[in-house]
Amino acid sequence: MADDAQGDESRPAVADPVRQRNLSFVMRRLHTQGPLTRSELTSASGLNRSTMLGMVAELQDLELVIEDAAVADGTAGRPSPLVRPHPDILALTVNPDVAGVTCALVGLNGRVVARELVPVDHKVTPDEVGTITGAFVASMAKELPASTRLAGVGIAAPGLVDERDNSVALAPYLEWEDVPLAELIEQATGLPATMANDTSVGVVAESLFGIGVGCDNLLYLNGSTSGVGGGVISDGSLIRGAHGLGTELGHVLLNRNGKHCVCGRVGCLETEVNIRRVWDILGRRVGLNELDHVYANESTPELDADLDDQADALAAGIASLACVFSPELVVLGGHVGALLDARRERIEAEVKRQSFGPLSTGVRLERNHLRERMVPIGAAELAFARVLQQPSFATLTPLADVAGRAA
Amino acid sequence: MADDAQGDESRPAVADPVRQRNLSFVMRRLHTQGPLTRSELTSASGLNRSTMLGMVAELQDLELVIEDAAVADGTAGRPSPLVRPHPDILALTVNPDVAGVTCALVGLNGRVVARELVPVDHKVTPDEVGTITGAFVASMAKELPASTRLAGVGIAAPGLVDERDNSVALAPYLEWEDVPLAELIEQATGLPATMANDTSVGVVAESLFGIGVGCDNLLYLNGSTSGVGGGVISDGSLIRGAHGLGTELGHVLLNRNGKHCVCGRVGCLETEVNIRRVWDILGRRVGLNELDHVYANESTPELDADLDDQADALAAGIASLACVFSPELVVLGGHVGALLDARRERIEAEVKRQSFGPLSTGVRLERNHLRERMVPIGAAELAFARVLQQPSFATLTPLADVAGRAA
DNA sequence: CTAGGTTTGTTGCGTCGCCAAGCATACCCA
DNA sequence: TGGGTATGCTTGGCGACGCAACAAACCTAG
Repeated sequence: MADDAQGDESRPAVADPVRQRNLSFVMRRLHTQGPLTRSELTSASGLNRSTMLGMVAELQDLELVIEDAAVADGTAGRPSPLVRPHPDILALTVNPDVAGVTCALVGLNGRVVARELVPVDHKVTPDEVGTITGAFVASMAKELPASTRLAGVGIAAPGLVDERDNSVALAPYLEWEDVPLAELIEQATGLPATMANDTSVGVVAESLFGIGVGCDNLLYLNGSTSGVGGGVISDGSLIRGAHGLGTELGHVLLNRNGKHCVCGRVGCLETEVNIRRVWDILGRRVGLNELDHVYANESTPELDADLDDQADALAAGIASLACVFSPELVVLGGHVGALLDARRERIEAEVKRQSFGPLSTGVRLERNHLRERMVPIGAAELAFARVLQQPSFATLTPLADVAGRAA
Repeated sequence: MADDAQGDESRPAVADPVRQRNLSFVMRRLHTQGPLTRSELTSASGLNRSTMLGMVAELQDLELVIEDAAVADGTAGRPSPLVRPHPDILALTVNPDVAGVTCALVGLNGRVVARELVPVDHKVTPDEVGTITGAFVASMAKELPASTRLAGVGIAAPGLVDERDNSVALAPYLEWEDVPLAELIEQATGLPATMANDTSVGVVAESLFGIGVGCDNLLYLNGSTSGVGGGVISDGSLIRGAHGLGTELGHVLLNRNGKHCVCGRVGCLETEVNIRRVWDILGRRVGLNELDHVYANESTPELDADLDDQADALAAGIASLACVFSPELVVLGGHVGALLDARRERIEAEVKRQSFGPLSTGVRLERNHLRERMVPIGAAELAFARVLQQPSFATLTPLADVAGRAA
């Protein structure tokens, strides 16, 4: 965009033009907070009424928002028309995982329009992901209105994602290595595709639309069959790390003299907080949906002791991570979330005991709120980024065109 | 500034006016990169030549920069005048610590004009800090030209700093608690004072002017007599944590079954990487300046074994932190820096061995470059923030005025 | 030493985006 | 039904930037 050689300091305004900035403000606000009156947008932005008039008109022309007739709300003064994100704008999201491929269509403001998990009984291949995605789009094109337009594709992958070229660097549980999945999906759909780690997009979703709303510093830990992952929102934005490789919070150290971890190291958090150990004790695999029920109703000395151990290990991990980030809020998902509900007092007490001074004494622990909508909503964020950042230059593709191409 | 109720999304341009943004770009560029020609500024900013002409003129009127006559540099074309940050603009920095109080005057572009450590043989009190600062300013006023102007005071404190009210929440080694030091210094000098943790400002300095130049993701670990501290630059900016309390990297967990730490917890990094253990083995206190010499020249089985242990512990800590941040660069200072030079191969091998996949295999380890200039330069950044962010509204106070008031 | 090429400084003008002011409109309440 | 109030809408002005044209200062080549 700019011919700026070194991309360090905040760019001058010309590379990030004033108008786009302000249109972006309006779109973001509508996206995160839902329908707002023009008057609310005006006071939130600090801009002049007349300026907001022009901006909303421009966004209407772009078919990015719709303005409803003003409705009296009981207060004095002329009512202000309600501006809402255009309901026809959707993002396609794709999330391959060990259980299969989840595709979804997500609207602005975190609205999940459709969501479908296609189970796959083997390690899914990239080509199969493309086929499943195409079929999903085709079936959706029949159900949804012809006015539906897609902003792009957001792909969430369970593994290390290289954000420079939108490829999967390494996804051990899919047995993928250096897979240019975004490119494949782009060719199949004709839409721009962006990829990120599944947990990373999840934490973004939770911070925008879930329990993390209004919280600028939060830590997320997710327990899945494949281990413990996580992500961090610091000062309102996601920690990406050096190569956009993201974070691997499941592999922080708990014990240098501990057990061997699948990652080849020793004493990682995920070796001590592990759903497989629970399965071994129970003698059966328990899905995440049943887990709350099991933790609440089944009790054997062995299970109780193990959950106590896992709770202590989790607390130790949280306390250690709190030294590094000092979050206001720690969000727990997957089996770690279930563990929180089963052992909340123990975990809270232990985190408090192991806190470093004021850093983590006040930390709140919560389960994630979005549950199965978390990853689709987060992945959609990737696709919406263009529309939200440069509304005037967003290119939206009719769903029918995408379906036609995929067929 | 703005009447914006919720301070989330990026503000609209009016709250961050275009002109200030661009003037800020120029000032920041000159600050971090030193003198530049107007033509270089033009192409770096992407702005028009005529615009840059006007901006540099405005900054000259504000006496924030000076423009030297153009000098031919051997290339074709009309030579461009050299723009440099005004040498008369200085920041006053104050850094109380166990050894005493260090005051300094620092110019833009990381130039340390004067630096003085006043030793104090007891725990220094806030009032003493004020007195020492006043005396320093008075003596400087005699030495420096009358044209010298101060941008403000930057205070670096060894402990938890509450950035909301610029007070020291807790500084165990000074035995301070809830000390409004910035307010005290403001009253003594009449200058605006800002405070932050000493290690936090240090890592900012190192990332702007030291080994971290050009690196957006770096981790800093500093070993001092009082323990191990650290800071993180992620995506180019400092991780501040929930209440601006900063990070306590010395207290990440190495071993849940390890030794007790002074912080009341167990198995922290700083219990296993500790200069006091070296002193015990040597039978004497060794200052940081001598440490390199000692590590290079003294060798007993006991010392060698202990340094090996400390190297391994440090490597484990780095590998664990790398899972959380995936830094490109890890910078080591204080006794941890000396340890790096003494055991570089061992540490690098161990970090590599304990790396999680691609996350930390490529990580570089380096000693800090700025050494004793690190904290003053970083603290000055706090004072320069106003000048760099809103150049037109910066208020600079003649040094003589400050000295007069302090007297 | 001079002419042509190149890069940058400088000036004047046009455009874009915002704000302020004033009037119009639509609500509430008495 | 009229006053109070908040917002919509329109017009005019201003600040900041880009563009284009010309001037100035350097280099190189002959």
